[in-house]
Amino acid sequence: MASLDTVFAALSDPTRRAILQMLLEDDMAVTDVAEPFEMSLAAVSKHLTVLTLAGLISQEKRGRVKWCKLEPDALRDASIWMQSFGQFEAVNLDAFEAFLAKEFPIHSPGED
Amino acid sequence: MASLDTVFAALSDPTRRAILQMLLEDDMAVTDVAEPFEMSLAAVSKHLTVLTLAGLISQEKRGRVKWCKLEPDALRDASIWMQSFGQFEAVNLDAFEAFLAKEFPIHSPGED
DNA sequence: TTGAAATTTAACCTGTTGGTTGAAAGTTTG
DNA sequence: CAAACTTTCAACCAACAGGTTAAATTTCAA
Repeated sequence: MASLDTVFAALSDPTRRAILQMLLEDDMAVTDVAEPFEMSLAAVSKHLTVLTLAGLISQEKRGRVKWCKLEPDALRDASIWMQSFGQFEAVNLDAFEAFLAKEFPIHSPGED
Repeated sequence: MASLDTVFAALSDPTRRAILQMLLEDDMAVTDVAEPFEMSLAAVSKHLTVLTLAGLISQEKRGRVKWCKLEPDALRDASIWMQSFGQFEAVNLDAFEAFLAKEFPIHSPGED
């Protein structure tokens, strides 16, 4: 499983995000992925490697063509990490306060 | 407004993600942010600059102490971008802000 | 079989990142 | 004032990122 490090790093480049958007529509060959970009095929090939290592796409070679396919599951970890900012801590702190209130009623938060 | 590039790049480093997690609990001075990390204060200071440029935190100097504060709004664009892939929910910022207001009412940094 | 197509590899260049150390700057405190 | 504290700045370094071009590899097609 790719790390959060590699997923976020892969997402930090605009070319790679554009590639992911393109792959939302359909699987594509490397040459077709590269077509709209003003950079060499080799550069796009490198971007595709980065996306693959991050688990955001997969590549399957059929004949001389390598098909690129979106793997949106890899976004889940990153998304969950962001979600945890809003919700995980709230749950934990609420549970902790409830625990304190139950175990130490006199010193429970909000009573002093 | 910080770009998606800078937000994702800022999130791609584990030290910086850990710092954001720490700031969930409370605003902190630079020295205190640096304390758990096995690197120089200058290195942590640089990480805080990266987070600030990404808009993920803000820094306010009071006296000789610079207080670091989480700015979760910056996650919104990144979250929306991910949401465009259709399968993930955006961070619930309203819930997050309500949580912060409840957990840290009119909190003055450095009071403890 | 010859050649063209699809893609990667290799070598290279330049700019950035993440770390270091030591000095500097601004702020409090004795 | 002088010393201590908090933070950044400056210079430096190794490693990496993102791009290039040219050559190599594999596969298809005439």
